[in-house]
Amino acid sequence: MPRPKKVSQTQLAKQLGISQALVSLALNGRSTGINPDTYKRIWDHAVGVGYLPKGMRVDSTPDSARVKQIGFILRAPLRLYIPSTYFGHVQHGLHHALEARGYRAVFLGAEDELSPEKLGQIFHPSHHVGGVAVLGEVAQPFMAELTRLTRRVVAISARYHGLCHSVLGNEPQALIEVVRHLHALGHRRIGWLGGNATLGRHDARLAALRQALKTHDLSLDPRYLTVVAEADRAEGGEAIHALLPHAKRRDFPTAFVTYNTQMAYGASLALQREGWKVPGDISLASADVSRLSVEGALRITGAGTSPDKLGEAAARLVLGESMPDEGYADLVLPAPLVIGNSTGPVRK
Amino acid sequence: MPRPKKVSQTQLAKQLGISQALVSLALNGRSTGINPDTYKRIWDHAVGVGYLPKGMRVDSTPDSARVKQIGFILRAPLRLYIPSTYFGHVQHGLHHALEARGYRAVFLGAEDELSPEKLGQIFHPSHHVGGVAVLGEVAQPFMAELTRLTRRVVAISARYHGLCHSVLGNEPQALIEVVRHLHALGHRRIGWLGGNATLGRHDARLAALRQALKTHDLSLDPRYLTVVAEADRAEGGEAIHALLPHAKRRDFPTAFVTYNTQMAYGASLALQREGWKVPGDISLASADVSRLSVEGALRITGAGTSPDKLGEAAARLVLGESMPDEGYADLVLPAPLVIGNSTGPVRK
DNA sequence: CTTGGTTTTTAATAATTATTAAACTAAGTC
DNA sequence: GACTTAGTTTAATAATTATTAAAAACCAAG
Repeated sequence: MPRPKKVSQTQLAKQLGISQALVSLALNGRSTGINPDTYKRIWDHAVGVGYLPKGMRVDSTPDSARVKQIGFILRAPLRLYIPSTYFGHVQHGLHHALEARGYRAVFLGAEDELSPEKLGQIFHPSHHVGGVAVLGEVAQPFMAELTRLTRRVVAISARYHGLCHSVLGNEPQALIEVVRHLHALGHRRIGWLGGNATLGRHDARLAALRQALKTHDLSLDPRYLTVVAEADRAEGGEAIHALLPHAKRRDFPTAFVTYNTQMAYGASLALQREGWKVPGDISLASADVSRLSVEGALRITGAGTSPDKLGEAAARLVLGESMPDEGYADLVLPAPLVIGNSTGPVRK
Repeated sequence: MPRPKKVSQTQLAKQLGISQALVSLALNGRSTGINPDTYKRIWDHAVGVGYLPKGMRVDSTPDSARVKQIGFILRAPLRLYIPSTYFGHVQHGLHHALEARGYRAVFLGAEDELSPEKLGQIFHPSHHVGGVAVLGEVAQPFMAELTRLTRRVVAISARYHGLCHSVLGNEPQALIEVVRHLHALGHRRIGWLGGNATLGRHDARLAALRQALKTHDLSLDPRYLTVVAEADRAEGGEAIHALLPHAKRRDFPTAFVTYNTQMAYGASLALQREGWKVPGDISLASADVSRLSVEGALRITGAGTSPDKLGEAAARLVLGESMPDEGYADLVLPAPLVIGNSTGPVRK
C-alpha cells in the first residue's frame, strides 16, 4: 500500500464522502451513535491509505523506544513445513542473536504468500515491525516493494545491489577449499553430486566447483556429474546410485563433491551398503558445513559458512549494528574448511 | 507503561523545560540542528509518559488493525534446524490461523533452552505474549512452570491432565484404519518399520498397531519389526534394507506399516531399486499423513490427523475460541484414512 | 404519509501540532 | 573582547484535529 504523502482527516473525509467530525470520532473510538459498518469503513480506509496523525513519526524513534519485533520472510517456494536444515540453522542463529538483544523474530510468511497489500498492512507503522530478514533469494520486484516499505531489510544468502543490506557466505571460497583439500590428498578425478536442481544456488556452486578445479588444471567429466531434485540424505543416496553402474571404468572419480552435507551423508551410507569404503575407496566432500561435519561417527568434510553465523550477522545488521551511516552493507562471511572423516588419500 | 491521560506536546515541553517547537521537531524526526542527546531525551520522555498524538486511538482500532503475539515452544531436543515436517506443518497451520485473527506466532525457544528465569522474563506483562502453544511432549515440571506463568497454554500432540488445554490426533484410530484397510486387501502378514526410536510417540504407535492387529486376530512377528533412530526417507530405506535378507521366507510380510509417510516413501524407493514392486509385491502404509499422501506419482496410503489442522485448532484454543468457561479442553481430532497408491491387494 | 429513533452533518470554535525567520545563548577560538 | 557556530527559543500563524449543540438526513414501522 503506497504512502506517497501525509493524508489528513479532512482528506479522508472527502475520500469517504463523510464529515471530518465523523472521521475524528471514529478514529478515536467513539462508538455510540455511529453505525458499526461506517466505523469499520472509516478505519479500514484510514489504515489502507496509511493515515497517521500529526505529532509523532513512529519511524523516527530512537531504537530504545521501539517495540521489538523483527520479521522474517522465506523465499518462494519454501514453507515452514518444507525441511531445510540450512535455513533452520539461519533461523536459529537469528532467533538467538535477536533474543540476546531483547528482540523477537516473527514469521511474516513466504514470498509467494505476501501480496503488496499484505506487506503494506504488515509494515503499517502502527504494527511496529522493526525490520525484516529475507531468507534466500526472492524476486527483485518483491524486494523492491519491501525496501520501499521499510528501510531495515537484510537479505540472507542473496544480494540486491543498492537495495538493502545482505549477508552471504563466501561460497566460491568453500569450493576452492574443498578442491584444494582433495587435490592435496591426491585426487585428480572428481565428480559432482548436485541437488536442489532448480535453484540458482546449485548452479552457482557447480560453477564455483568448475572454477576451483580449473585452477588445478582439472575439469568435471559430464558422465560423473548428476543433479537430483532435492537435497536430502535419501537423494544423496539416489545420486551416487545413478553413477555406480559406471564404477568399473578406469576413469571413475576417486572423490565426489556434493551440494551439501546431507547428500554426502546419504551417498556415504549408500556406498557402504554396496560394499564400498568411505574414504578408503571414494572420498566425499561437501560444499557446505552443518552438524554432520562435526558430530557422530561419520563426519563430512566440507567447507562453508555456518548458517547460524549468517543468522547472527543478519540480526546485527537489521538492528543497525556495525552498519554504515548511509548506503548498504554486504557482508561476505568466510567459508572455512572443516575436515571430517569422509575424505582420505587416493587409494593406490 | 501506564497512560493515565492524554498529555500534549505543550505539556511535554513544560516538563522537559524546552519549547513546544523543539518537541514537535524532534518527535517528527528532525535531526539537523538538534543535539542528539536532546533528541533522545525528548523521545524517551514522550514515550515514558505515554505521549501519543491526537488523531487516532490505536487501541480503538477494529481487531484487524491490532498486532498480537502468541508464543510457541518446541519440545526438547528439537531445534529450528532439526527438520520435522510434522511440526513444520503444525507451525504452518498455527501461523495461518493466528494471522487470520490478527496475531503473530513468535518462537520462544526449545524446552531445554528455557529456564524458569527466562520464562519469567518472557511472560512479563509488558511483553504482550498472549498465550503459548507447546509443540510436542515436554517434561511435566516444565509444563507446570509454564502454566503457573500464563493460563493460556495449549499442548499439541500431548496431554497434561488438569494442567492445560491440549489438541491431539486420534492416533489409535489411525492404526485401526490402516490395519482395517490392509486386512480388507487380504494382507495377513504385516510388519512394522518404526522410527524416532527414543520417543514415546513411537512406542504409542507401535502399541496401537499391535492392538489394531489383535482385533483381526493378527500379531506382529518380531523378526519383521525394526526401529531406526530417526524417521526420514533415508532411514525408511535403511529399515526395509535391514529386513530384505529375510524376504525369501515363506512368512515374510506382504505389507508393512511405517511410523510415518517419510519412511514409507524411502522404503518404497529402496524396494523399487531392489526390483520389488510397490504395491504389487509389498504394500506400504503409514501411521500418519502428509503431502506425501496426496502429491506426486507415489502417494502413500496412511491414516492420521493433518498436522496443519492441529496447529489451527491450537490457535483457536489459545485465543479462547470454543473454550469452556472453566477447566481445560482436550481436543482429539479425527484421523481419517487417506488412500494413495502404495497399498494394493495381496499378490497371489 | 407520519412518526420516532438513529445516524450524520453543519458550523463554529477550542485545542493541538507544524513551521519558520529572527533572535538569543553558550561554548570555543583567535 | 570579538567572532563564529551549533543549538534553542520566541512569536506568530497555518494546518490539523477535537468537540458540541442544533439541524438535517435517513430508515423502518405503522
